Amino acid sequence: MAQKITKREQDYSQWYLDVVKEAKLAEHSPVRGCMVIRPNGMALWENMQAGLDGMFKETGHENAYFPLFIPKSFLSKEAQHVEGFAKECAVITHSRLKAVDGGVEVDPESKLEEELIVRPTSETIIWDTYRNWIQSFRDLPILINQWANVVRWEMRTRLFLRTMEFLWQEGHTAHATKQEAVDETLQMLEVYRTFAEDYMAMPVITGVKTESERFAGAEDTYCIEALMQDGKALQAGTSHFLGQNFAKAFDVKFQDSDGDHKLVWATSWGVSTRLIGGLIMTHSDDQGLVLPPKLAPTQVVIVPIYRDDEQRAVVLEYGDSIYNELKELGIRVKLDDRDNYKPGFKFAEHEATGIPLRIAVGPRDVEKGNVELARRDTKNKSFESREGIGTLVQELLGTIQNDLFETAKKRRDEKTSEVDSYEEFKSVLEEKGGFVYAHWDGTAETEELIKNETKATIRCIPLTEGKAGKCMVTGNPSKQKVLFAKAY
RNA sequence: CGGGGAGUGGCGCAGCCCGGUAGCGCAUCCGCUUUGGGAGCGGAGGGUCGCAGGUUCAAAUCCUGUCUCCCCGACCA
Repeated sequence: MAQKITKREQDYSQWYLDVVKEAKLAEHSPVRGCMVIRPNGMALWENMQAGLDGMFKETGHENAYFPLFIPKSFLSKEAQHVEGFAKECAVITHSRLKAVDGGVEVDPESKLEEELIVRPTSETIIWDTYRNWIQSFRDLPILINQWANVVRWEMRTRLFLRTMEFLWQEGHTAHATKQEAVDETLQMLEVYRTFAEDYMAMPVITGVKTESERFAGAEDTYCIEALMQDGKALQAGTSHFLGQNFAKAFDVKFQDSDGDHKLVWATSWGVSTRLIGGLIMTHSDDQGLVLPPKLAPTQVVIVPIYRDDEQRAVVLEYGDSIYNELKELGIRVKLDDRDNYKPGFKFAEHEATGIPLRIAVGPRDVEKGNVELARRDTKNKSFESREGIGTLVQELLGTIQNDLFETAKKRRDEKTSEVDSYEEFKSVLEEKGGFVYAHWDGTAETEELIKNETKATIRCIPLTEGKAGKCMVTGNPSKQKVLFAKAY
């Protein structure tokens, strides 16, 4: 049997690329650092979008769309923000080409008076717009989300995890009070946690970023951090309390019920196609992609097995009846009736693409009134009665969803350590990797030192209360242990 | 952006050192036999050798430039 996917233990990076390729999720494009998202990958993203979008709507948000281009001057209005993004912006300087013997070149006559920036994020153009929308406290809050593409000029890219152009959603809200904005920030963090755990079956730690890891322009950046199978952390989503920074920069004020003019409080929050990278590295194995049923574009595939046309007809009819029964129940099911591939090939292919459940039916099953059920996650096979298969499949999809989460959580917990000394910290990182909780004195200097010496960064200061102690490096007081890891 | 590796039919590779006009496996198409874990045999189609210059009677092969991808670092979601 041809093994097309590199083993994880052999080369984790190559394994990741092989899974993306064999699952037909995405491929490299002719443009450096940009990917082509293939139908399988897009269908997965669409399911993720649907789940998140529903949760945004439930929490009172509406979708809108703002331009891809941002006038250069907008970006320079918030000092921290500019500094954070200046180095990775694509700049549009000209508006047209002209034909020259067989080719084209930039028409120097078309130079723009003010350059346009391809959005790396949309705070600036959105806040410039909000200024016009907000006069009174009655206009608040504004709770808007947009689904969009953004561009960040990255030097080193990896499919889904870091690409120059990526798809994401960015929520931008405006509030009358600080408390309301803080509540919103935390509410959306909780939405992300729920989505990661309930839909993606990916356990996450919620926390606050340190100053050095904070979003440019934010007062506080909250995040969800997941741990991948290779022991490296992945920042999977962020929710920012922006204070009044953008309100000040874009002069967004409202008249409150007390008659005073006040600056608006802001939040922004986002998750991107990077989540797909996280999903892959959380569940997948050496056979390929493993998907949680809630997000899998196809949840069940039926593979017919037969020898001749006569058997084919019988088996297909049988398979078709199962297909209809599952479809009636709202299960995303496919009947793989392709005649040019053998069952073994189909099995391997459906495993590589991560379909959670496979039903194989052959003449023997038709005769006995059976089906063969195979789970993608455990590779467990069993024979089940055709009777009541719909309910069984429905239950099993739920079981798989739960088991994936439990397995991932167990793996995460096994790779999570707690240390008291810097020596211990270094040896744990070296030998085991993963998440490491340790005391830190709260200074950027110590954080920097640890990063330089061990390559581990503070992923977050967990929201759960911890005990006070002494910094493992300096011995200075520490309020609680913080979460360290090497990160993607 | 620094270091290393690589670009040759759709995919994976050989050929390059030592220039002589491109080959293998898989995939594709046709036919027959097959079908409970990546089928077999026979036949067929498909390549400006990443791109641009240069050297030469002659370049996949030698020289220069350039683009892209992969791995490792620095930076970041």
